[in-house]
Amino acid sequence: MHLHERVRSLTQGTPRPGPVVYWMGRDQRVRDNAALVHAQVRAREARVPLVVAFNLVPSFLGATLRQYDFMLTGLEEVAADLEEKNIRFYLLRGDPAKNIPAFVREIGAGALVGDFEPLHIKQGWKRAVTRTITIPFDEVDARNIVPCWVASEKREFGAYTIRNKIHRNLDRFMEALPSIKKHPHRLSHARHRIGWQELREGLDVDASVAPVAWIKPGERAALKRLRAFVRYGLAHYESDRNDPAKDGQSNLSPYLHFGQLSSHAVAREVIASDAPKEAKEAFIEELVVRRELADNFCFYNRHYDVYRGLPDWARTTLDKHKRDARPHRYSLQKLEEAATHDDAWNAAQTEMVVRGKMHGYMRMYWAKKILEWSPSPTAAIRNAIYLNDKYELDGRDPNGYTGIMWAIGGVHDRPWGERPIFGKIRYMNYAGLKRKFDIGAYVERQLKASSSQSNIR
DNA sequence: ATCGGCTCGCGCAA
DNA sequence: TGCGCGAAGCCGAT
Repeated sequence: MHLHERVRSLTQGTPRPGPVVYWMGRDQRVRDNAALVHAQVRAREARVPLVVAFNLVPSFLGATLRQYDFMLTGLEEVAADLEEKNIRFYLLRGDPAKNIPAFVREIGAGALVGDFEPLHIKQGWKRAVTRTITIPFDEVDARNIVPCWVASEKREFGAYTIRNKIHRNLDRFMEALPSIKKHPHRLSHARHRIGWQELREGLDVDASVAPVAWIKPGERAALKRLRAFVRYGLAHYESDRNDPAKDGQSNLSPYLHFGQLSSHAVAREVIASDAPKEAKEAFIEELVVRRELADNFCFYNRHYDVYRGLPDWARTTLDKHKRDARPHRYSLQKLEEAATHDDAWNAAQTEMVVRGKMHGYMRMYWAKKILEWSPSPTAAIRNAIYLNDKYELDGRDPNGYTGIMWAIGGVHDRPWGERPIFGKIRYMNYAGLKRKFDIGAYVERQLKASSSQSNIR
């Protein structure tokens, strides 16, 4: 068991006798949650109650009702499951930098545990909390199979530089986590009632981006989809995943993003399945190497979502081409309306707006075209992130930032033949889509989906 | 259909 | 120090 390697101390503090508080962040689940396990271990050792607190912020990096609804429905399930384990769940609202220290004081907490998140806004919250509290505060990497700081101590250049570092640690960290046990010590405070429905209805967020009906939020729904994918989809994953005209992807990313599903659970099911070895390897590569590389990029590069964060060679070449003529130029509004001359691009944009999830291959094409049609790479990155974060269920994720930075800025990629606008950034064009896929079928499907209301709840 | 070139930085072997 | 190689690319030559 290597739980201690997943934990790093944000502040040693002075332990007190009170309950252990797990401040739940991006790992919104009860099963396979190393942060929750660590918190319970601490609480059992100290013979004190265990409490989970989630801090809901009134707005978060442009999140819309679609994403808030998905998250809150999942949290409602978490709260009920924790209750059965004798673990109290609190929902706080407002600024976590104020709320968490106040909450810790109010219930007389003895120690604080958080889950690891590389996004700067969340690291900022944790820094502020660390400065205010006096009790110990541990951070646990509950998302990555190989903890981010164990896999590598620096920003990796590409997948090939991190792959070995992950694989040589993989078996060790694949060991199953203990399950959460019924907690022996009960909190004496009065029960905290949460009006989930009122909460959802009272949110002051952009409600024009509606929840979607094709995917059900929550830990149980996530496990169900995982098992269906492993049974029916995994065998064809390698051959079908990159074809936008096929339904070859796992569709697990919304669950993984909100931590309703753990990489551990997914990897375990995939490894145990009898799918062909190649399919399993291809999937594990995506699930583990690529996702954990994205966390590495964001954790070790504070400019993970802006032009400055691109590699030197990429900025040099993009700078050289920044005054190149742009034969097609679209405003953010035209992009958002899917009103370009390119029907495949419009279909991808529509898929994202209607469904909350664009096909993975099209995400690359989509972002590269935004570079081609924008006044500058800076604007391209900004607008791609804006759209991604507004509509995708898995917006605001290290994967999303890294993917956009890969497509527009050559992150984790290599230089390719020089051409206008792109410079040496890898280029993609419509002819490639036509050559490789039945792109007409993809366009057709998105048109149909957008004209029906079946995807809107 | 398939192959090599495009071109930079990193890891690793030597 | 040199060599091999890299997320999905394109393009032209065969």
